Amino acid sequence: MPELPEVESYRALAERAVGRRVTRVEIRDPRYVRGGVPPRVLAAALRGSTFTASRRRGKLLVLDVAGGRRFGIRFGMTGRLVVDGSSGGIDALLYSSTRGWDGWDRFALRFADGGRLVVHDPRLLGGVSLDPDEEALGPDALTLTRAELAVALATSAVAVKARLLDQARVAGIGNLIADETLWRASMAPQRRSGSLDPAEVGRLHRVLRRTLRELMRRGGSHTGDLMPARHRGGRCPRDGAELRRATVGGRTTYWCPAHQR
DNA sequence: ATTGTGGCCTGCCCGC
DNA sequence: TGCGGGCAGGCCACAA
Repeated sequence: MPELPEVESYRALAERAVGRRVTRVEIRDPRYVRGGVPPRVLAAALRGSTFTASRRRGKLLVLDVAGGRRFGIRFGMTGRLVVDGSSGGIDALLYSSTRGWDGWDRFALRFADGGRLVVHDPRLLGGVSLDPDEEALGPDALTLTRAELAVALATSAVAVKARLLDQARVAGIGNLIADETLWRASMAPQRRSGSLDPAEVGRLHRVLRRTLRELMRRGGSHTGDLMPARHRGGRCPRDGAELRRATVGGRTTYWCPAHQR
């Protein structure tokens, strides 16, 4: 499912849209337009305009529009970006049907040169928006400094995993990467966020950065070492202990009781 | 303000 | 064979 690595791939893919003029806006499902802006307002803002840049903050993809407006795309869990027929190397998302039925194309832009940008999303968990509130997101996980992580985790009794998933504190971490990172960092997901000492924050920061880069290199958030064992009865790939399963931070969580403390 | 919960949405897989 | 229920999880509205 699209977490930071997938959205970064989509950002690179969306570079292909930069500099091209939009001639048509196809809103296949009005529910896909988020943020309270009427679909026709979004369409009017994009029609005839040209994109000037492709950016990413956390899991939010932003296309800057000449004139100052911004076009946002969130992929939810099953969203895919297709530009000129290419998915940019992301072929099959977990939990997303690999069949590309046209009915799941929720939103599309047609360019003056005939090309198209399509957002394909079977489950409608993503969405597009005009002028998304980027400031509501915390610092991006990929460039997060140790000091920023310390701030994000400090003074809270909430589970450290919940804090990592809170996009307002740190942007870009989803359920799979949170579990993978905590597993690699030998840290129990339900540890109180504010209880981490400076050395633990440093360790978590180092492991998070390394994990993100490694998953990007491997091809996505589902390529982690914990992933194959992340099911009922699964065993820790490191020490063979049976993994625990519980809800932490509102998400299904797997962790190793033997080495995560 | 902070934190937790339910709902959205569909496909898949399990057990009966 | 068909069907119901549980589950997957990003994000938002809403409640406490």
